[in-house]
Parts: sequence; structure tokens; C-alpha cells
Amino acid sequence: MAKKDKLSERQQNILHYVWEYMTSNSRPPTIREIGEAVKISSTSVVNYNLTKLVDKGLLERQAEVSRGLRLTDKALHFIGQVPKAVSGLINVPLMGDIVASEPLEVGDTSGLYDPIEISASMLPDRVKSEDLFALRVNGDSMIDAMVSEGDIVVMKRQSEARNGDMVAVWLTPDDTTTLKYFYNEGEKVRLQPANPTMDPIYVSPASVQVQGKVVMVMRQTA
Amino acid sequence: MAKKDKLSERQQNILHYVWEYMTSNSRPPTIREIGEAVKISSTSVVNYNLTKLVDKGLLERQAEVSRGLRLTDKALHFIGQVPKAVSGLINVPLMGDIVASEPLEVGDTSGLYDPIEISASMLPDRVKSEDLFALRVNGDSMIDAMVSEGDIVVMKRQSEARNGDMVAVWLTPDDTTTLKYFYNEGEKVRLQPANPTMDPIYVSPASVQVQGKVVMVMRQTA
DNA sequence: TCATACCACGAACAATTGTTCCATGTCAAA
DNA sequence: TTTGACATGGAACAATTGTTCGTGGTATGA
Repeated sequence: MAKKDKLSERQQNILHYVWEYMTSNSRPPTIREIGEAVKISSTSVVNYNLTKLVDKGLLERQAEVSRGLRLTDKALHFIGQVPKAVSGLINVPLMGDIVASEPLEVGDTSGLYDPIEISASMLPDRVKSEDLFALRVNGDSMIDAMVSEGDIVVMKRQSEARNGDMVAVWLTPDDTTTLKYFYNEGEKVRLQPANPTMDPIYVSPASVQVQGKVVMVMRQTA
Repeated sequence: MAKKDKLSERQQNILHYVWEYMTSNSRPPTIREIGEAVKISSTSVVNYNLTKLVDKGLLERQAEVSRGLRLTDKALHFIGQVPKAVSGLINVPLMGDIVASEPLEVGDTSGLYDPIEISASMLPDRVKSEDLFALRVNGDSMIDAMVSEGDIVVMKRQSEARNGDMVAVWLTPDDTTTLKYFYNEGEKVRLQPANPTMDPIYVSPASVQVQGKVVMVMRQTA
């Protein structure tokens, strides 16, 4: 880690230039190209600042390789304000499996699985990508929610639900997690399966713990 | 245009290698790297084949520039990969509704609906985006395929299926369209519902018309 | 057979490009 | 002021990398 994450103006310029160059040329620039663009006459100064950027975790370099540059995720985040906003893609971390017999695990399993990529245009406007996570359905336990084995459920972290939301709930009496449409009807909470041929169940509000709201379900079949 | 679009095996290898190298290193390879990967001892031979590829419109080169390579759309098409380099997003046209009582409509309804945006990384590598289209599920008729009303089915145009594929089939005796897993068992074709609690149906190969392969199913619940 | 086009090889050359060294400048703390 | 960390500049060097040239092989067709 660097002492301070503050970047000099030159380093910011370099970062921006590298980004622009790469997006338009689909290859990284050379040291001299950077120097010219950022008005640095000496290659050694460019080199110096590049190593600084590496220290700060914004850049990766491959020694002795021409154009051996690569922007890290951190750099993308730093540059484009929102790296995904540029491309319209949202990265949703795949946190693990969803099992009927356990509450949702929210442990930090980042890196364990490849993140899911979703087009921002496919999501409701209001969700923030930070609140999103994804789970893979494990067995056939979610059949009544029209969700089958291997499906990926994209969820939004929240502990309360509005009527009509599809949510993941933890039922304390049964010790089970299920996906259901949620309707609070005062006395009781009605949990409606997505499968129209199946009947709803009624439980007391105290025995329902909303774990998150289901934003999207996707199934890859090929 | 080149006299013949036929590529020598070496040229195909080069194309593949360049693509792989670029996707994993986010920069083009050098001539010598190509040579080593494709087992060409001389840089001039690599150079020779590169100019050939340029002539055939599969490659663009920038002279005197290290790693001055770029794959054209044609090349990506040739390799059989989705051109994800563009933005990572693929636009899939939403062609209309899928109804149980009709074959798939393939009419040109472009512009009628907003296209679906899918991350290329969520699709199998080999699909070409031109072959993809999407349909919205109309009623509850696809329940046995674990697909419910409003779901969006992304399909790949094709008239034949391999065993295990989930396909949309038109059953001529019943005059219905359904989504099923396809297994050709010689005498009969077994159509297996995605819902494991339901039984397969067996029909004669003559009475099945494969309309397309289901690549993905997505459901927006919020 | 000869001619021609196509493809391949190796080597040398020239340009590009990363690396290093030394000197200088700036600025804040001691 | 002096010190030291940090930043900059210029130049030379060394490695990487694109280019070119001469040679030779293998088909196909005249």
C-alpha cells in the first residue's frame, strides 16, 4: 500500500490517457506515447510515475515487455467514476449457493466464484449495484418458485419487503429458506409461490425473516 | 477482396492465437510471440501470413508499431466468437411472444420491442449474436419447462438439436410449441420437461420441428 | 521442361521501446 | 541553513520488435 492514495495531477492524466488509448486502440500505449500525451519530455519520468501507480495498485506492469501495461479494477473505478456505467455492465458477485435448509450466507466469498455480469438496462432503475449479490440454486428445493437447479438468483440485500415483492425468506418455525411472493395481510403474512398451480402458505409475521429481494432469475441452458 | 477466403491452417492458428492472447492479456501479441505459439521459426513467415490475413480483411495492422494488430469484426465472426470486445454487451432483439398454440414467429418485428441486453460473458462462447433472438412467454403454458409468464427466453436459431439441448419444438400432431429437453432415441424423440416432477413425452421424430435452442431464460421480478 | 505463384526459412537490419544512471529542482521538517 | 524525501530532466544503453532481403521448396499449368 502507498502512504497516501492521493494521485498527482500527472498520474491522473496518465491514468486517463492509458484508459482512452486502450479503449480506442485496444492495446496499451508505450511509455513514450504516454510522455507525449501528458507532456513529459523524459521517458524516465513517465517510468517513475508508472511505478508509483503500480505501488498504489492502480496499474500492473510486465517488465521488459512493450506495452506491458494493464489497468486494475481499482484504476477503472478511479477513472470512469463508474467503470460499468461506461459499458452498461454491472458486476454482481456470486456469493455461493442458496440452500433450503440454511439462511442466506452473506460471508465474504468474493473471488471464489466468477461474478455475474448483467446489463444495467435489465435492472430496475433504483437498485444500487453495491446492494446486489447473486446465489446459485442448489437442489430442486425451489421448484415451487419456478426456480430450478443451477439457476442464478440475483438479489438485493434488504430486510423488509413490500407486498408483491419476490423475496427470499427464512422461516424460523421450519428452518428453511424459500423464494416466495410476499404479502403482508396484517394478522398473517401470505407467501405465494410463483407457480400458479400451487397454494400459498400463511405464517405469522414474527416467523418470517426477509433476507433479500429477488431482482432477477437467470438460467443458462447452453 | 482476396481471391479466395480460404485460410491456411497456419493462418487460422494465428487468428485463434491472437484472439486468445488479446482476451487474456488485453493487448495484441508480437510477431515473435505469434511465431512461437504457432511454431513458426521465422518472423518473416509470421509477417507474411499476417499480411495475407490483412488482405483477406481479417486483420488490421499498423506499420512500425509494436503489437500493432487488430482483429476485424470479420475475424471475430470467423473465429466464431461473439465480438465482446466492443462493449461486452450484446443486443438481442425481442421478437414477440411465445405462445403454446403457434409456431415461433420469426417475422421482422424489430423496433416493436426494446432489445434485450445481455453480457457476452453470460453466453456460451461459440454463439454468434446474429443468431440470437428473444421471446416473452405469454401464458402459463410453459410451466412444465419451469418457465413462467413474463419470462424472457433467449434463443438461438437452429433447426436441429443435439441430445440434452433445451429447445423450442413445434409438435405437429398437437399444433403446440413447447420448451423441452431434447433426446433423440432413434425410434422416438424423448421430450423431457425441465420440471423434474413431470414425466417426459415420446413422439416420433417426424412430428417434431425444432425451432431453436434455448440459450438462456431470464425473469425480472422487481 | 519451364514459368509462375505461393509458401517457407534464416539472417541481418532498423526502428521502437523499456531500463538505468546521474544531475537537478522543489519543498517541508529538523 | 541543512537534510532528506520526492519529483523532474536528459541521455545513453539494452532489449524487444517490426521490416527486408536473399534463398529455396512445392505445387500447378502452359
